[in-house]
Amino acid sequence: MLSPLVFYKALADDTRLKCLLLITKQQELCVCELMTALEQSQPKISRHLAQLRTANILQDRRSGQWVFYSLHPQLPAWAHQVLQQTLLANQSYLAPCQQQLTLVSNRPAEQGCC
Amino acid sequence: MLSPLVFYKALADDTRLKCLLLITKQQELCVCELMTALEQSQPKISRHLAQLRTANILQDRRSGQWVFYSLHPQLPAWAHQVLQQTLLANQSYLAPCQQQLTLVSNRPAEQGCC
DNA sequence: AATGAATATATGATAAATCGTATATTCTTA
DNA sequence: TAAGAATATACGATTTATCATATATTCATT
Repeated sequence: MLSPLVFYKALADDTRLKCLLLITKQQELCVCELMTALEQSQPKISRHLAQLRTANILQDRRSGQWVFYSLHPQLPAWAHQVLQQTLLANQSYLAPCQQQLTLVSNRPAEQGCC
Repeated sequence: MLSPLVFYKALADDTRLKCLLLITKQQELCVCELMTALEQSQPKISRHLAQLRTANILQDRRSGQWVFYSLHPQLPAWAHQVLQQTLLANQSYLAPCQQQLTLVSNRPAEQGCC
């Protein structure tokens, strides 16, 4: 069970919020895609994703050398709606990341993205 | 204009989140009501309310010795919906505060609550 | 004008979160 | 099995957030 406080603490960081919103929009993203989208170092992205995984907000799926992250299937409906609404109402916040994402990688990238 | 990051940082604290949800539910509350509802010290409540006011999430209205806080009229619709949904889906998180609120003060308290 | 009640702010101390760097792990390919 | 690519974690340092306490402000009442 996800407490609202834990959930909002997870959203209260620029890196985590952008990762979450990007994943909400794209369904699934791997670590290297998030690195290029946010223009952040690998350990930084990975550390924040680990936090979100530990909180059961994200799930991960390994496919070869890559690890893909998506919203956890048991994420409460209210939390999912919060993410959706935040995404729709704050396009400009995410726009630069979206742009970076389309520029560098050829998504969707089931086999080989980076 | 309220950025999602600033908004979620504001929600990422137990005291502020409870104050915000209580105010969302009750429309308007004064400082002393929030003190008794959360069982927290006056400076602590006041400090957190000041943060929310500075971020334009809450507005304040003085009435005699009391200061009443309510959601800021220019709070974006998406933020308002986030609060509403969080409130509805997390009743048990707020229940103890609600209980304290009904116990001690005789609300609604336009003239004299504490 | 003096007192008390409600609220706000300032200050230094403490706790929590984040970061960069270095290193470990896991998988693929040769 | 050696090497490289993608990802994860450990560690110390730094920044940021929170807190308790003390004090200031504002208003009502006498």
